[in-house]
Amino acid sequence: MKSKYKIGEIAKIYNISTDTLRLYEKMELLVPKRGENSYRYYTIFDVWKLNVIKTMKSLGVQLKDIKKFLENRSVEDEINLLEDEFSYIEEQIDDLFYQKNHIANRIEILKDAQNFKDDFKIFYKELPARKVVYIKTEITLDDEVDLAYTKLSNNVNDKISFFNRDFGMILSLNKAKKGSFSEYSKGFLIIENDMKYEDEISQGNYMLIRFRGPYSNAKKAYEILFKEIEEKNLKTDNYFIERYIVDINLTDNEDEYLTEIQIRILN
Amino acid sequence: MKSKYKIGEIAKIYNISTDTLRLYEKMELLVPKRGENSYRYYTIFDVWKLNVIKTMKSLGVQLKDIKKFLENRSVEDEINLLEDEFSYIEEQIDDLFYQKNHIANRIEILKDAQNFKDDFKIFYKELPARKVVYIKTEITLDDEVDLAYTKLSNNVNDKISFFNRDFGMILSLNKAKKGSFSEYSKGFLIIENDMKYEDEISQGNYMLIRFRGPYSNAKKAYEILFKEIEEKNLKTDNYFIERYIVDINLTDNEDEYLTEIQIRILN
DNA sequence: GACCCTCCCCTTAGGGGAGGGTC
DNA sequence: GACCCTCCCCTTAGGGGAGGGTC
Repeated sequence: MKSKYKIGEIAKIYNISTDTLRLYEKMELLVPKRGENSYRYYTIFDVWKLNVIKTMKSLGVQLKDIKKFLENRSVEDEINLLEDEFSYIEEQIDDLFYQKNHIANRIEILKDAQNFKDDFKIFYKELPARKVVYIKTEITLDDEVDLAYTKLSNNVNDKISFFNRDFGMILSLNKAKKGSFSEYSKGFLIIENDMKYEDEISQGNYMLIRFRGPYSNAKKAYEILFKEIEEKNLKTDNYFIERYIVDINLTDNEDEYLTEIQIRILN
Repeated sequence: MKSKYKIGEIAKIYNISTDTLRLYEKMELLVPKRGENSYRYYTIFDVWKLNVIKTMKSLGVQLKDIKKFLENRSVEDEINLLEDEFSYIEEQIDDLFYQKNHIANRIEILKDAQNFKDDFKIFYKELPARKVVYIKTEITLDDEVDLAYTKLSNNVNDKISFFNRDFGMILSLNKAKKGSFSEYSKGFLIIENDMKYEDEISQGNYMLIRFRGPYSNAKKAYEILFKEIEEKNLKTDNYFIERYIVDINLTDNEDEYLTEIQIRILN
């Protein structure tokens, strides 16, 4: 029987590095005996300890906490540790599911945007009610939009980020008629079902148009919309909704920007 | 409109520290303009960038990779990033479920052990077949058991750790009769359904005994078992199975050790 | 007085050498 | 020649402070 093992042997069995073992010694987590040649010799007791260390590490416990734990172990302590770990893991799982959903949504939206072809082409669509929160401050300059958005999303939920955001602005019909497209009335953020919301954007039959490229293209889009409204003599809500599907948060290439304008048809 | 924001203002809006912003500047992730007073002044463009940074960080991307990413963003890149992130999250979720199950099992076993009262009391139980892998080497000394176990579990699966292990030894009836309790024939590890296994320990009607305290108590346990076998004239398998429910891997207190001996009854 | 600046040191869990001795 | 030893420096994403200037 071998009663002592050299550092390299232990390292091989446990599939860890000799550096790691030297670190554990330095931290007084696992201090082997030394030979006359100053080699480290590990006994079976050290091996047992290493089992514990390895497992606790896999549970995400920090080395200094492992050290404390090793100093006086009992079944009681073990159960407490495992129960803490259990709730921690459950939280992590919840978090990850949340993220997973959002990423999936975001991928869908982006692929949609990528495949979009019908620039400046009007289409009609039945849209469901959408729960929103508003940006409180009156926003008058494009530059302020994003900062306001950020302020808002910090208030609502830490997890909202630009990747999963669905952010837009509301523009009064009168202002749009006057051509003042950057004079917005309200910014909003479409939110999840399970979150607190302030208002709903009405369900209904919408007229929509999408365009690629910089926001300056909005002028052309609104002209097309106004023409359609006039020609077909449509009754509409008195405000437009702009959605920034692809914007500066997503790409450096202005040509990839994708903006959508919606207005509800009443007749 | 404010076209520039001081470091403290940005920090407040984004709920990050000014140190973090200074670090981002140092790493050339986000380099604000400077005033004559050498104050950092952030523009709305910096704010947009910070949105991206914050989101990518929440996805676990490293700062240096964020920097690369920011240098040339496109919808394409974004989709790739998100898809990578998606698979990564799925892996993590699988992992966590695996761990969660094991921890739950382990807690159950430990609580059971804690509540155990019937020291040295024989009981009978129908046990199902258990899938096992064997420790290859002939083990003759207690000290070697754990090292052999470790070698084994490294071979089988990285995730097996002492917390979720169910480890035991097989002791031939003849050797036990002679009182040589530390001369084992085989070590084994009970494994999950979804893993490769070498053998099954038979399903059947078992006689069991459990005892607390150091392994030296095994002598007494075997005496009780042999007495029962003789008195009731039982036909048994020709080997005992020892399970180390609580051992040195779990507690520093030998009095908390809990060992179980099983033998299958054939008549 | 609150805010900003520039150093500078510290943290986790090792990894990667250099330079030299041991089996 | 493979293995072991002791330094020593490096990594991530900041946090905490000292000492001094600015709004």
